[in-house]
Amino acid sequence: MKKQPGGPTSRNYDPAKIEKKWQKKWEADKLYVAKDNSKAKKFYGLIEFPYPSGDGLHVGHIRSNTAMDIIARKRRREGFNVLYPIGWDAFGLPTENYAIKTGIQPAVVTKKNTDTFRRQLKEIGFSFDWSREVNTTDPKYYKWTQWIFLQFLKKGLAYKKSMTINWCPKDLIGLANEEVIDGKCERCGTPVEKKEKEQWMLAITKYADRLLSDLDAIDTSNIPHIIDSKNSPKPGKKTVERRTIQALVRDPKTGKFLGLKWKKFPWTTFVIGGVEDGEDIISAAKREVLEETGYSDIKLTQILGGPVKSEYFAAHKDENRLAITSAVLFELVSDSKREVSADEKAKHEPVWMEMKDMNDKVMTCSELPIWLERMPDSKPDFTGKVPCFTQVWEPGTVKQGQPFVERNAILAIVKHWSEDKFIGLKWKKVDWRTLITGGIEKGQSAEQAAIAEIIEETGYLHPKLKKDLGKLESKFFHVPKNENRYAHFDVLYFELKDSKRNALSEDEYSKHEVVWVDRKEMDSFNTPMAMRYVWKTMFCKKPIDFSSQAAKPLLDWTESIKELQRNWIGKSEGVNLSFKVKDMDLSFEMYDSIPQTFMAQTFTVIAPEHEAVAKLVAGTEFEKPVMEFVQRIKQKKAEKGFDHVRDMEGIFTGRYIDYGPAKRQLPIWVASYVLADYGSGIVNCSYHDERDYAFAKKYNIPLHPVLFPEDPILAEKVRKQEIMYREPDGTLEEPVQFKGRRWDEVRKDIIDYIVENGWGTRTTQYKLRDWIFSRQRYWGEPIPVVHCQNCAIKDPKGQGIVPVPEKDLPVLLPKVKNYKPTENGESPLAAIKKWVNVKCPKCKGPAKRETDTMPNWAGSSWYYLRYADPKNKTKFADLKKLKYWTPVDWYNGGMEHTTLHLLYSRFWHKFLYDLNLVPTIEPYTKRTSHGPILAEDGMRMSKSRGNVINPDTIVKSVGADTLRLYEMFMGPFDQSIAWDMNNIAGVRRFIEKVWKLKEKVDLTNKVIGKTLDSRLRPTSSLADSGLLGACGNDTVIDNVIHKTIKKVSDDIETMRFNTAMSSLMIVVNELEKSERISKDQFEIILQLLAPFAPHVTEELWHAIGNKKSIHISSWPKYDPEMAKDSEVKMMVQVNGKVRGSFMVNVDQSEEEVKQMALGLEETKKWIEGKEVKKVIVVKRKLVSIVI
RNA sequence: GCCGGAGUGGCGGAAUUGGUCUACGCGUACGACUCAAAAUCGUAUGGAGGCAACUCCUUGUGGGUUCGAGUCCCACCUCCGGCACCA
Repeated sequence: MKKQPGGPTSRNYDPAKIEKKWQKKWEADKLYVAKDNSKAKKFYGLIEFPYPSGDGLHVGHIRSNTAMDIIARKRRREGFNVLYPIGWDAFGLPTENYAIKTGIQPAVVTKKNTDTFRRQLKEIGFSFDWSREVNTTDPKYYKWTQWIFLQFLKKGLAYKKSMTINWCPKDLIGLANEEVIDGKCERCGTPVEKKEKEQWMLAITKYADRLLSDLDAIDTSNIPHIIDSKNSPKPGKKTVERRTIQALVRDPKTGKFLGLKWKKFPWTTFVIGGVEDGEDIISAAKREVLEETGYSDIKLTQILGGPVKSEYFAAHKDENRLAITSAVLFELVSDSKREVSADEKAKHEPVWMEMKDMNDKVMTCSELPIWLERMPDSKPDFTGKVPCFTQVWEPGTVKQGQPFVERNAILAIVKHWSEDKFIGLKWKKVDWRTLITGGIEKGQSAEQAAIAEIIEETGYLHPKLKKDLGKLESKFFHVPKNENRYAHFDVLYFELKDSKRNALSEDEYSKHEVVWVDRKEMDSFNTPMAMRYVWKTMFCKKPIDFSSQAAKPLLDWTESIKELQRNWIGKSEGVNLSFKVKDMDLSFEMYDSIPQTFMAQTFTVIAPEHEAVAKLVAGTEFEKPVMEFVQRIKQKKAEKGFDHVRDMEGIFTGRYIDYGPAKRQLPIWVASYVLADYGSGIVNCSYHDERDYAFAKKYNIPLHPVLFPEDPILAEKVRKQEIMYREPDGTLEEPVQFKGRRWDEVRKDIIDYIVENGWGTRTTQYKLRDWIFSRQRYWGEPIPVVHCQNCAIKDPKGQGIVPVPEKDLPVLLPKVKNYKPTENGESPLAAIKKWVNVKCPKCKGPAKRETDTMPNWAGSSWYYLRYADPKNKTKFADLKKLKYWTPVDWYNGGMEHTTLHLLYSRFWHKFLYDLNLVPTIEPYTKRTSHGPILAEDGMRMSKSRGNVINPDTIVKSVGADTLRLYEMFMGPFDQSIAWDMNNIAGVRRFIEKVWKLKEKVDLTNKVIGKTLDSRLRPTSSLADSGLLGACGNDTVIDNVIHKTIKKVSDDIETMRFNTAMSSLMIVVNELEKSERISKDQFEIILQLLAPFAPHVTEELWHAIGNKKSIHISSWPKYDPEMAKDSEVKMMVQVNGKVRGSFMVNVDQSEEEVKQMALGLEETKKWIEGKEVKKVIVVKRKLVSIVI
């Protein structure tokens, strides 16, 4: 190890002593224990619970744990009730392998390892709630893992299937597809073999669609909800939720809009359509315009608004729609059009019409006022269109299932007699802020009712009606009256003539407070969305920007993580075609996701593993060679290094497919490159596919190109069948109906064509396969079922699988002598006769236990739920507690888990959601990932390389705070980074600087800020002139401190811990130069640093006289006034080169600044004798002079 | 091959999103303290030229847009992740 600080002069700072001390104190005070029955806002921060390996804690664990620890500590101090739990993902191979080697029970090893991990984690001072510790190997925990499995079994989502599995001959274990990397075992790198085996499966593919589409789900709890008043939803009809767009296309020449005149229904709409998975609204809108009207040359003008939840009755589908819709405005650039599909033509025709004619003819008309208000340069007439708001999230949320009490009512905006202020009502018993509202009595006019209401509720006697603003519909929950209300509001605007006012009645006074709100504040004053709409759109005539408060995706994950999941699920949409084999009573379904080239298909290939191969050749001259071929290829595929391109082989079966669409017969070949488990394992081939092309060339199978490039030379080559060709911009020649169409755009129409002709049906395929859930191992959760011969006879499937009754859970892992799996691939459990042989729970006859265990992924798929209620004996977790704690607000983990673990646990979560056992559709709101820490040599840390850094050594030599700080400072959190001992010294020095700063703290809180580095100095000329010292205030230091509060607060949120620390270092460097520091200033620094270095800050916090823990002090507030600069440095550029700078007052005029720049010595030198062509002034930044 | 992300000093890395490139830290050099060393403190530190003031060059390469580009656009090179027989 290189030299390290910590010599005699820093003897005061003894991390070993203070860290231990505070860790004990925090634990005794239960500082980090999450409170279950709290009214406070919750924050659930989660890190992936570690696998307690024998090697002890890895420095990589510390990196992610510290990051989340910082966030958790900050949240606590922001007033959140924080859950930051920890546990052990303790089932797994290394422990079992260790047991095989040593004979020590895995449970014993696990106990030892978790003890070590626990000790190490505690020594680093993480603010985990240790009272909620879970362990997947604890029977009290895996009881529920088994229980969840039984629910899968009950719903038919867990099933047994014989299949070829990936077998690792070294670990003697079956591997999931996901655990095979490059044909090798993910753990040990041994080439994987294939083996036929009965396996437990979980039907994750049943959830593929939801796992995919929910990635793009919108958080609908926060968006305005509008009910169409012209086509209101019909009771009794089912409601279908969809993400949709409305595309408004305007022709600038005529000012008319593009509408769709529906053929079977009496309405005209804008172009409307659904948003597909992963599609953004602009491309969805463009696509719909093209598909529905054919107009291809349109240009985006703006996004008009959205999303808005809109409910209406969709007569064309005879269902209620809950559309989460946004509107996009386009401008027509040219008339160029494409052919519209027959399907669309049958539905509607495009028409150009005036906006006013759209009135009342538009199906989804209630959002219109919102869209139209945002339109540039047009004044749409929307009289008669009344928006209807339903309060779905604000205080006053409508209660489901309760009837609405309908009333005519008024809503009044009342202006001050002299100032630009308006009356607002602040309700006393509920968090509700509104305008003035009230009912209209019989025989009363709206104006009369409003005046009466104003006098009654505010006491002001002389309101004068200025304007009738229109009508508004609102559905809300009237809190004091405890009922759902449906109000038809007349919205009126009054001004007060004078300040004459009566005293309020007792009753009114107790209800709400009358406050004056200025124009700007009013934008956000009202709590109900409907009132905000009244204020902003009806009164101020400005559109509400719904997007700012609404368009939040449900999952706050980075696009790249979502993309990984999408790739993994691998959705493709195409057609399923069915074809008959010539001269045989046999048909095949085949899947085609690129049907554009269906006329080019000239042969068929079938996977060697396909069961129908034998049937095809049975009893023919081809039987012998084909079956031999199949055998050989199967073997070859199992060998390592099989290359599907190089080793492409095939054999003709002597059979043909009757290919109706092209009126051809396609020879059927068995081909090595065909996937047995995608689609149906048999597929028609064409010229326009690389593999098919290569295969056909190899075996001289005739080809028939139908797609050609524009370039005539290239096209000729394709015609001569010299090169494979398939590009998006190629054009089709066949079928003739589609001649000249581009490959990339014709797809949808071709599918329609195929479907219309009855050759096939629309189908969706996924790359995702069902999850192989069995492991033939000891150290995992036993699968809680029993096999009963007796029951098998009665079982229609003949399986005799009897679930262990829930009351008998958990099925405990028995103690074993030998942990080695058997050679025939059975779990070591199979050898324990006493355990295996049981009474059938159903028929009480003799039966055998299932000896397979669950994979590692099982216990980790739901652990975050158990943390909410870790001691529950009757449920995996109580729904009420889950309602409070879940979803996880922030989940940080490794990139390596962003596909599998995340996908699996989302699957389990959705399944539990369907059983109404968890309250949310997704488990993790926010997901981030950390980069790995590499060894000093830049390689992965591993025992064999001898480059492992042991955290214990670091804690011992420099302390836990330094270790934490170093890991946060080393570089960007999401990037991989190499360990560097040298840099630790710098961080330790920083802590010592803070430590020594204490000596300068003036506990009387009087201070003179003396020196400041010019880089930071916002008013450096002031300081330069010595004025700062003379006037004896510390505003300059406070300015820097407040900037730092903002910087550190923001950086923690975005996980830019390295820059947060560097800004803290800057302040500390500055304070160090001061002779004295005020207590306040020092406290803020400690408070900002506390989440990073909890021990040393706690020690100093107490040393300057605080009695309570720093970790429950409130997070420093950033004061923008304090951080404001009065002067800024302006740079002067001449022809783009920096030539000088000068200080300027922030509110100096542009012209003044310009003259100052031109008058500058450094500037004169460069512009002398030359003509100044242009001067650009960028406010608060620079002046650019062009000569 | 496809999809992401990134290339900035001797090193780890900053850069208010188009506005002083190299903050902060490490390392190095010199100085102070010391009998000496360590620690600590101070000064300097992108490159080239110059005694100096100062000048020119510089964010993987080449082009473009702009008063102004590390940042935007085009082409290329390199590296890192993920997927990869998915018809």
